[in-house]
Amino acid sequence: MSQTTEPTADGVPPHRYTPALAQQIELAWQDRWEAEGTFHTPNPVGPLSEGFDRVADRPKAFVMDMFPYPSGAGLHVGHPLGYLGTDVTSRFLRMDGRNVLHPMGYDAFGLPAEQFAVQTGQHPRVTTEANIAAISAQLRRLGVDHDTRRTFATIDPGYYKWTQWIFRQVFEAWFDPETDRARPITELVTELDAGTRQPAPGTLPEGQSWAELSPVERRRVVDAHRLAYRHSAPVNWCPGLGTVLSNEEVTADGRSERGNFPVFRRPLTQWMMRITAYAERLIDDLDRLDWSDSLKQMQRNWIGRSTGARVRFPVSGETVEVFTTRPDTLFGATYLVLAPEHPLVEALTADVWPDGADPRWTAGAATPAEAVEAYQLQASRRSELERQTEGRDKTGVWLGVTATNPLTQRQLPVFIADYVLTGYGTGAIMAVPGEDTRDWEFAQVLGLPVVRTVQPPADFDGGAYTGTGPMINSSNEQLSLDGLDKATAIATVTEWLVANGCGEATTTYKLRDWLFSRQRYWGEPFPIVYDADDLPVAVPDSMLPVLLPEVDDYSPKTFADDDADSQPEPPLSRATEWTTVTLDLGEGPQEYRRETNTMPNWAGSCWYYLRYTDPTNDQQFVDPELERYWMGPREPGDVGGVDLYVGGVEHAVLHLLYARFWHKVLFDLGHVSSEEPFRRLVNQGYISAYAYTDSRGFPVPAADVVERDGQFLYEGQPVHREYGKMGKSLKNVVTPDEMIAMYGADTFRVYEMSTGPLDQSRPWETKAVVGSARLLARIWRVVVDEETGEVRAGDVEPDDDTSRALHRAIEAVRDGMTTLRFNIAIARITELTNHLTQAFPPGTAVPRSVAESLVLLVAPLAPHLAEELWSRLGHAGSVAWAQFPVAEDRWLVDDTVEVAVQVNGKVRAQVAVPADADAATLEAAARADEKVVAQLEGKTVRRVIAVPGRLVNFVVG
RNA sequence: GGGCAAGUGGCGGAAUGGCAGACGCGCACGGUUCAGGUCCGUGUGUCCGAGAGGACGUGGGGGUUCAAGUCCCCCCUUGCCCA
Repeated sequence: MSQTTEPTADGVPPHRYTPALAQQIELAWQDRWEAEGTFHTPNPVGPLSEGFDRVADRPKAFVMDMFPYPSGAGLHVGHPLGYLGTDVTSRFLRMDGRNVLHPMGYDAFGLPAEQFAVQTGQHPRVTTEANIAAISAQLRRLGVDHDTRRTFATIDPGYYKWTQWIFRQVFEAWFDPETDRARPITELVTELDAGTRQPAPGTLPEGQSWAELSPVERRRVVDAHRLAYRHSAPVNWCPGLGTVLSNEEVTADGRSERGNFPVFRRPLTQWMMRITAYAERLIDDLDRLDWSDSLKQMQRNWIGRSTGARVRFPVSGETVEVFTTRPDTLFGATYLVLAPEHPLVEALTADVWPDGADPRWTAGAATPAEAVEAYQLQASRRSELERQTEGRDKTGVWLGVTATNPLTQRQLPVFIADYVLTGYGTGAIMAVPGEDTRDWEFAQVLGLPVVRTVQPPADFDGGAYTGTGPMINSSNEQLSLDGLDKATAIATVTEWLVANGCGEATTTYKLRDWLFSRQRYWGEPFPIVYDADDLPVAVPDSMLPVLLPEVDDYSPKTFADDDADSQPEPPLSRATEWTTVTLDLGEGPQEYRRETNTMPNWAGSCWYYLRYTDPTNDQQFVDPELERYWMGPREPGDVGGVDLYVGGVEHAVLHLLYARFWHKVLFDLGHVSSEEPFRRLVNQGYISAYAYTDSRGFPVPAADVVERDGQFLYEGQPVHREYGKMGKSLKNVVTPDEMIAMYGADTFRVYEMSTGPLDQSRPWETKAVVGSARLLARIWRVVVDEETGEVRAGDVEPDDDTSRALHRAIEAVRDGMTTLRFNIAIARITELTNHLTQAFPPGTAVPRSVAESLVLLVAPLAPHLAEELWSRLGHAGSVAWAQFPVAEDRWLVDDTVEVAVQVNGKVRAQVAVPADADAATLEAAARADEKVVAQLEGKTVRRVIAVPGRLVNFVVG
């Protein structure tokens, strides 16, 4: 924006694109963008609709990142990779004629700020807001095109008011299995009152009907139907953190994801969300999304659908229902196993051991009841994870009774064993030791019979055979599965079970309901109070937000890591002036007790994308018209959603599953028109870095390591090179600030985008950044004379070679931009630049049309440089709103092409032919080439393949 | 153990089944420069050959095809997810 005219002390031309000039240009344009509101995205209606006329005829594009947690450490060069990917995309789409929404916000509730607050006494809001300010300054300096009017943090009361409102919607809804969707809870009450619907199984008190219940009992029944409900069940209690955790927050070895403290299963009353009701839709709708296959697979695995059958076994007057994924092996079932906690255990247990009871089955107890009691106690001390661990010695005791196999009439002894879990399937299994490893191990320990029903290969000498093969030993008078394959056998036996009333096909899921309450301070308070009956009541919308109260002590009560019997005590429970409140909820002023748990960290990120579309609305969580405009389906059957969502793969199951669940609830209740939140999702790669350790194994500062003759040296001493995540502990952090100071933001942007496709991880290499700086300096030199500062663009027509180079570059750059392979876009821009540097040496005029196109091509990648050159080329408006070049077809094809001539697949010659030459012409031209003649001499040509525009291949014998 | 993804020069990486290694880094040589940790140019897969040229070459093995980095099967290695 300003011309440097200082003389040069060091031989550098006065108007060269140096880092100092880049800095100056970048800061000036960032100020101008802000002053002019260049990146303000107009909404069709409402307070942000100013300027919509300008974009009314454009298709919309909603592009966003997973918003960051504002950590105090700031950003290193790995963080902006995704942010720059969406920035280049949004700038490209704006230039290509879209109305682009590219916002950014902060996911600001969470543990680190709270833990810092506990240590320092500083309110978490203070540190969090300081961190937000620091990160936004870093983002601004990168030159990203966020509409900052739409920026918010999840801790803003104006935002979490609506997080609470959505919780209320979930609380005030139930899932109707008949229509497979959520409905308002009031409709359930109406149907129950009218007798047109029965309460869900297990929700009524034993032996009573809805009509007989008292009002309080009825409320308990209704509460048990809600999508957000309180439930006493074994949950993950983490004494070290003083809070409960969701399954998703517990690692495979039974510790907390944050802090790595031991986690115990304990029955506690907690808020749950009924995500399991949506398991089927969450799996099925993956097929309608533009996500990577691996990511979809992770979600499928997490939800864990397995299809199989429920089979009913009569046992001494009762019926035990088992779930199996292998009903085809029913002929091989030789015993049953119930989870030790199975509700029928007590009723089934025999009074005395039958005569001749196997001592291995009785655990030496005098009676079955004694054995069962001892075993149940032992099992309760084991974690669920421990119980599932393979290879552990199998244990169990007999109940003293037998069940009848409906196919064979064989009597099957019934056991309890801790390898069967209550939470999965029906909590009972039919054991098929011939085809199941765990059943085999159990059968070996207890001396139980094995019947093989799948033919193993001849050389199979193992125990359980879990592979495929034809069915054997599987027939009775009515039914034979022998010889069938697995799928046919499953279908056949399931049909028989249904016909004989012994079972039916069914589907189960591994997914559990979402544990939604935490005993923490720094989270959204629940919009819930408890009345005199100790039942939950939602705080009405008019009283939202329920503000987080000020407290003296932010810490939950924590306990010794291994104190499994400790009780949760949330920090808010100590804010006694806040916890008790008098409200008039329609029955006159009454005293209520507030919920003192807070929502989990994931709540705020479940719907933030919706708020970007209407960030200032204080009447609704989002204006339906704005949701339809930015998120709505494009055609009937389309799921809608954000057009491009970029973020780390670490959120593959947690955030992405929770957000999809909330979105579907909001869809069912009619609050949004889109069925899914994120239409297209891309996981950006990671940037890792080399780290160096000295002879003692300690990391040394990576920046000070030098390479000499393939050896790495630090202060003259050889060091060992390792490769890992960028971080303080490895002393290998590089920050964007350092890179910007060294080269400017544009160079940093181009370098990050040039090292590979967006979804690929790559190592950071500071010394390679200079390549991007050189490219931008060459582009500058094409437009600006380094010596005089004059613009080199002149009114000359480009020659044909230049036109072809330009239009090929345009075509390839567009392709790279739309497929997020910015590296190939940059490679083609480099080729074009190199061509122009050669074709138009300093002192000659560069065709204006070509120079301008080059600037437009690079504008999404290096926006400040492009703005400066665009303005020097005489344009008043921002290049961000200029039209992105469109390739002309006539320049994409050559008049003549070089075609490879192969003999038996090996390239032997090149011939030039007209681009539109047909196969015959190609062959004739190839045969006329002297090298080809020499190759074919004395040989029989058996076949000729000529592909127009590609090659000719002679197959000779 | 199961599932998914990926293995291409010294490095990051290109390549609708059709001339492997685009583009960049690094390196070598040359030029500019008082100087170079500047800039510009040329070269750079491996082996043989002075050269022209030739042979080999995309983790390993097999297959499909006129033609395979690309498609299929088996194996090895690495990464991620789930156990």
